[in-house]
Order: sequence, then C-alpha cells, then structure tokens
Amino acid sequence: MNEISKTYDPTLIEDRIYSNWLKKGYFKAEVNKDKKPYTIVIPPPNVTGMLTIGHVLNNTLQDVFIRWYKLKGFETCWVPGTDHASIATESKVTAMLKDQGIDKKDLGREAFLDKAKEWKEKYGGIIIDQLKKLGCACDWDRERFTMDDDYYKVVIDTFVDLYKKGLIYKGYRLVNWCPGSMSVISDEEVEFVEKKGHLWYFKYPIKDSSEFVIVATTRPETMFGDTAVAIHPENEKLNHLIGKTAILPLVGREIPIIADNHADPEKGTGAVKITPGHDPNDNLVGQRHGLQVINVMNLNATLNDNVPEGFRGLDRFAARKKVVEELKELGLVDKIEEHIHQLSISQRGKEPIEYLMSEQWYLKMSELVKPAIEVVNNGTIKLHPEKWIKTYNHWLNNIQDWCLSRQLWWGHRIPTYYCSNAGCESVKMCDSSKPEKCVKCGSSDHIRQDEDVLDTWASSWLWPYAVFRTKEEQDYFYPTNILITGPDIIFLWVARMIVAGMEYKNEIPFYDVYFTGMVRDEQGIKMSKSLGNSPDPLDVIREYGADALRFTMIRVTPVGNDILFSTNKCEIGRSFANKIWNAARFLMMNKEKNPNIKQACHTEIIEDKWINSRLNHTLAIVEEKVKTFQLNEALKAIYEFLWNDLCDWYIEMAKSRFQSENEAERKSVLENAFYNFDIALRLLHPFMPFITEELWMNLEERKEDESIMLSSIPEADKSLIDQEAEELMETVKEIIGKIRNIRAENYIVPSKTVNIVIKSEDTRLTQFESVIKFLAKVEDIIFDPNAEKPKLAATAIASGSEIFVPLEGIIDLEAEKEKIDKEISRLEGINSGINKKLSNEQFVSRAPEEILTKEKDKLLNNQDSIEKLRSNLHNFL
RNA sequence: GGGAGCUUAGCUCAGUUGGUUUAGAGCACCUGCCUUACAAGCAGGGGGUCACUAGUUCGACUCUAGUAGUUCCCA
Repeated sequence: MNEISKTYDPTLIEDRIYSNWLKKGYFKAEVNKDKKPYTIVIPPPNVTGMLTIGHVLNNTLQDVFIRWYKLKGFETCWVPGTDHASIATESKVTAMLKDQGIDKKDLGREAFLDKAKEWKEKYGGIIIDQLKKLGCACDWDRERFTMDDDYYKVVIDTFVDLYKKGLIYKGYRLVNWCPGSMSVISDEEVEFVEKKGHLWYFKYPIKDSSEFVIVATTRPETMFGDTAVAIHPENEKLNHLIGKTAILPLVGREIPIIADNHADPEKGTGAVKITPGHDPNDNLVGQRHGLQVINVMNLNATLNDNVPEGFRGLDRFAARKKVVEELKELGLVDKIEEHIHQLSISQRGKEPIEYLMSEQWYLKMSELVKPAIEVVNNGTIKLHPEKWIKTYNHWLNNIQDWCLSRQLWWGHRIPTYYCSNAGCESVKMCDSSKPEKCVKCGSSDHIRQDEDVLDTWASSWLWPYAVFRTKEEQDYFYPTNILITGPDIIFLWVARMIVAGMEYKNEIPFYDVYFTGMVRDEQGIKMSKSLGNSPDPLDVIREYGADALRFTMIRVTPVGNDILFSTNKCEIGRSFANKIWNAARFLMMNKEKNPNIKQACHTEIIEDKWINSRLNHTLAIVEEKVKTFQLNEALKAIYEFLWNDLCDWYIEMAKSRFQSENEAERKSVLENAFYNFDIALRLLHPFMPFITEELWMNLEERKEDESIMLSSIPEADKSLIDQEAEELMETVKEIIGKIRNIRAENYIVPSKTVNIVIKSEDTRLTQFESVIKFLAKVEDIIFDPNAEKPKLAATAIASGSEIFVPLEGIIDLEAEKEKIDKEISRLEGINSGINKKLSNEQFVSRAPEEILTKEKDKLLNNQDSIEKLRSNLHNFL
C-alpha cells in the first residue's frame, strides 16, 4: 500500500475484484437451514435491453439490501434474469430480417423462431454483463429467462390450469389493436399523448326532413361504422331530435338518434356519432342501446368490405382524406377546427393504435384479485411509500378481464388446440401437450394449435416462484423479501405477481415492495433513450467508477420521489471514495512505522471514547434506516461518520498521538483508529462494494480466502455509546471553531501560532490542551476560571466558556466590536422571543414542564453569554 | 373530468409522533491555505419572511382547508 497513488483510480481495481468474487463463488446461494434466507428476484429486464440509468438505480438498491443482509448473517439469494419481451424482440428481429430482404411470413413460424433465438443468443443479455460492471451480487448460476424450457412449461401449465378452472375464455370484443406489430395489446400497454389534429363537423341529414344533425369527429374514416347519433337527454337545443332517424352520408344507412349521457352538451355540437366497432366509449353506448357493431377495418388498418366500394382497401389516413373530400362535395361539411386530442399509442411501439373488434383470449380477474387486495390492505405486503396502496386498490377494484393473447410468434404459444375436421368447428382442447386425437371426431390428423402467444406479463407474473426449480428451494427462498421496481409497472407486473402468488403458492410473493422514483434529467424530463437525455451508465462508470455512481444514485435519491440526475453529480461519490482512500493511506503509513498493530477498541482517552461512541451511534442509525428503507439516510450517516467524525476530527486529533514518543500511546490510538475504520468500511460495503473490499483486504494481513463480503456488520454496542463524551467533544469542537474563526477574521496566517486564555468552570477541558493547541494552532493555553480578559484580545463564548485571544498589534478593534455587538443582538433577539413565551400565561400553564425548563435554561444561558460579551466589550482597551 | 404527489439557500435535497431548528447538508459562491493522508483537499464565511392565504394551537417548516405552480396515474 505504500506505493499507492494519492488519488483513487477505480478502473484499476473494480474488474479485478468482481472477477475474484465470481471465482470464489461469493454470490452463490443455497438452501441452508442454519441461516435465515434473504431473497430478491430481479425485475427481469427486457432481454434486448441495455442498461439505463433507471436500471442503475433499482439494481443498486437491490444490491445494497443483498450485501447488507449477507453481512448480517443471512443466506442471501438474488436471482437475476431477463424476460423475452414478445413485442419488442419480435419487432427487432422482424426489422433485422427486413433489412436482409426477408419477410417474416415467407420464413414461417419455426424458421422465424430459430432466427429469433439466434438473435437473442448474439445480442440478448448484454444487460446482464452490464449489471456485473455495476457490482451486482446476483447468483449468476441462477440466471433465468422467461422462455427457458422449464420456465416455459410453468407458464403453459398455468394457462392450462386457469383454463380448466374456467377462468380463461375466448371473447369477441373491442380491443386495442397495434397495426405495427399486428397484434392486440392490453389496456395497460396503451399510452395517451396529446396531439394536434382537426375536429371535423359533418352534417348528417335527418330522414323525411330538411334538417341536419351536426356531429363532430376526429376520426372521419370511422363514419362507415356509425350505427347511431347520440344526444344528451337534457340538451334542450337538440333533444327534440331524439327518436328521429339520420341518414349516414356516403352509405345511406338509416341510423337512430338516441338519448345518452355520453353526449356532452358542452362539447362540439352536443351531438356525437356512435361507432361501437371502433371506439371504446361508443362501444359502451352501443351495449347500452343494443346497437349494431360494424367493423370497417382490416387488421392492417385499411378499410374492409363493410364500406362503400370506392373506399375499400384504402389506408386509414387516405380514407380519412377521401371521406372529407366527398362530404365536402356533398355540402355536408359544416366546418373544420384545429383540435388537440388524446391519441392512443402503443407503449412499446409508440404508434397509434386502432380500436377494433377481434376475438381474443381473456382471463377472468374479478375473483382472482380478491386475495391480492386483501394482503395489501391488511399489511401482509407493505408498499413503500404507502401512497401507492391507493393506486393499487383503485386498479384492482376496477379490474377488467386480462386480454392474454398476442398475435406474435416470439413467446409462449397458447396451448389450445382445434380440430379442422368437418363438424369439429366448436372443438377446443387445452392441454400442456398436443392432444393425440380430437375429442369429437377422434381423428389425430386435423389437430392444430392456436397460432397466438401469451402476453409477456403472463409469464413474468410467475417470476417470484417460477425462478426456483425445486420444491425445496421454493419452500426456502419463497416468499422473497423485497421487490424493488418502478411504480410504472404496478399494474402490469406487481399486482399480477401478487395475484399469481396467492393463487399458486397460496402465499404472498414478497413482504415489501419498494417503489423507486423516476430518474429525470436536470430539466425534470424523464430520462429515456429515445429522448437522448440519458447518459450511458457504462460511460459514467468508466469516468467515475461504479462505487461513485452507486453512491451518488443513492445519496441523491429521495425515498419514493423522482431523482434529478446528471453525470457531474457523480463527483460527490468520487470525492468520497477518494477521501476514504486517503484516510486508509494515512492509517497504513502510520501502521508501517508501528509494527504489530491489530485493530482493537480502546477507551482510555476521551477522544477514543468519543469516536467509539460516534461509531456505535452510527451503527444504530444505519441499521434503523436500512430497516425502514431509507437508504439515502443510512448512507448519509455513514458519510458523515467517515468524513466528519473520523477524518476531520478523530484522525486530526490523533495526529499528535501518532507521533508520540510513547509507544503504548501510539499503539493504542492506531489500534482504535483501525477498529473504527474497519467497521466503517463494512458498514459502507453494501453501498460501495469495490473500494471497501480493496481497502479492507489491505488493512491487515488477510488470507486468500478472506473478503469483506464474508465479514459482518456488528450490532451497535450500547456500552460504548457515551453521551458525556459526545457532549464534551461538541464543546471542544466549538472552542476550536471559535479560535479558528478569530484567526481567520484577523487574517492570521496558518503558520503563525497564537496564545489563548480559556475562562471556564469546566475542568474537563484541560484534557484537550494538546488537541486544541494542534487543531487551532495555539502556542500556549491558560485554563483559568477566574481569568481577567487580557487587553486587546478577541473574545468568544463557547458553551459558557470564554475564550480570549490576545492580539496586540493585530486586532481590528472596530471589526471585533461589531462582531460582538452582532452576537449580543442575536442573543437578545432570541431571548425576547423566549420572554414573550414565558410571559404568556397560556404557554406557562399549558406547555409541558420539560419544554418550560428548556426555554428557561436557554434564556439563562443566553443571558449569561450576553453579560460576558458586554463586559468584554467594556474592557476592550 | 377523477385521483395522488411535490413546492425549504442559486441548484439537489434533509428536517418521521407540532416545542433544544430566528431552519441543516452537499454542490455552487466569497476569503485564506500546496498545514508531510487527501486541492477530488483543509480552514473560515455569506446566503433562506420554509410557494401563497386562512384556520387549529400556548406554540406550525411540521396539522387542516383553500389558492397558485408543477409532476404522475386513471378515465
């Protein structure tokens, strides 16, 4: 260590340390009945994904918990893995094939899946290696993928089971159709964006009348599917039309004018066209009134044969133009307005979706979710922050059936089989493997499997138990301890995992759910790759080190709130790493001069008592903060202990003892310094694993099979917490601060010493004589409770002790007087506030005794200080 | 339209049962230091009517209601 550089360079050690951990197998978890398990399953990132700054946040948090509980003696198990991300992966592979001039359909299902697997092997799982750079202590032997053979089987068996329970059915209804991926998507995968567009006002003629009813629409091309016009029953301007019939232009269909509250009298004209086949709200209106549902669109978003001949086959946007043109020619366009409307887009593909009628597989949710609601509301599962319980409940209490099928190939193929033999149209067979023969005709020649695959979430909702392969492992590791994820997938994933856990394990999947905030940039905009405002975490790691990035993420993350992140904030982590590095370097230097130093706790000297007290205080605080998920506060306490208490004060105070002539004194202070530093490193290890390992391994002669990962974090030792020592040190720090302040204000260069007089009743202060001398650059100190203020001396008061610094020839009298005046008026201000309180009868009679005493003490102390300051002011010359 | 957050120093945030807070930390800023661990450092310093208004209370950054701004979720 004596050759090491003055500045810490993480790039020299991080990779080496991580590969050593891997080699030694420290991340491995096994069923160990002698230990309590502590388990986390990773929120599986998309197999095609790359590490984002958001991943950095939630994986760092997970790693902190894993490493903390390992150091607390638990059998920790962090299961990593990825999900197959049906839509995202399939569209990437499809695009790649297209670049090669290959059409997915020409290739066929099997060949396509081969290509997709190939692609996954080659490009998938990059994120896994990136997590290693971050230092994640995942048990990599347990890495899972949602399409692994055994996992695949669990997903299929689950479908079959739900089917046999009668919870899965095929329904023909309005769905969210994504024309880009040519698949249905669930409600949870639809996003809304504001978009500028137009509002077209069309005149629909009234039958047997010269009147028109004017309807406004943002989607002219859907008019072919109109089956009614609705008016609010209390719309006095228009409700005379209710019950009449309108003629749908271009089509000539007669459609009723109906009364429905959906038609907002304040919006548009007050009359709305109803298109049950292409709008969710209209679909509900249609259901209320028994309206016909007409589908006018093909799956590729062109118009179908249910529209007039001239429009058939046109793309939705071309059709829109043509509808408007033709209606204009007929004089049926009333007006066109600029309009901002909510556009529904696919979360994955970011393209506008279509609502259309389609037959899909659904899972009945209303009964399944009941236990899931229960366990969150009775506190069996705790959500952090608690505010998410409301969101959770709202969704589950208004749950819709889950559309499970997707018109894709990459995924778990729905295990439902049909027979195409004549007369077997109604046959549906659901089983984990292909049925040998048709249940109706008995033939085995015509059996074919459903073409669709399952929603990706219908595989990842089983994740917390399906990642464990044996019953023994499930019994030991499940329920997992904590799930750490973003609130954006509370419905998509978290709630559904609870549902699956209760249904299939009859047990919650995790005890706590910790929702992180969103990572935003300094303008408050959500970081995303598409916006280009997210730094590449690997670049950040290269520049600052993984420890610095981890430190910064946790330190700047308010619990449950969004994080405004920018790369340069990693400087705080880097500076801290450098500080610890140098503290270690300094201790090691002194150790080399003093052989046979072993870390040990010493309490002979007040400074030692003080730092030991601070250390154990910190142990208690950090433990409490980790248990209550306030990692930022835990880290803050460690940071303050190491930087402020240990480096700024203890090591500084110890310097004179480090150079003592007395060998026993040197040994004792060094051993106590190492005792404190060693434990502080272990406390810090979960947050900054690399530097702590590197330093810890060098503090003493360690064996090859030792590691900070195998050490432990002790409980706080209450017998070492010493309130008196802490209070006394606060006074000493204050005295030193006052002397330094006087020096600075009088421009005394650091190389020049001063003499001081301390007038105090507190005889304990004398034991700090050498400390004060060293830290405040003092030559001589006179401790005298009856001292007279020397002439031309600067003065200050610290906890009732007066400090005099004779400064003949140096002192700036005016400035000094001004300073004392300022201090007197500050204290008087506080006292007048206190006096006001104390003269208030209500306060005196109602405030608790304790508060009264405190206020009175404060008043007396301030009064005492004011008197001393005044007398010093008078004695100035 | 409904719901949930947030608003404390120039910036990012602490302040967990209302009273040792006329309010803390880091960064930034100003002054002085290469004091033999650390200039990614050390020492000292300036800077906030705790978004606004009203209320509850002996006492409000802290509790309640409203207002404004902002973010997110649901429809």
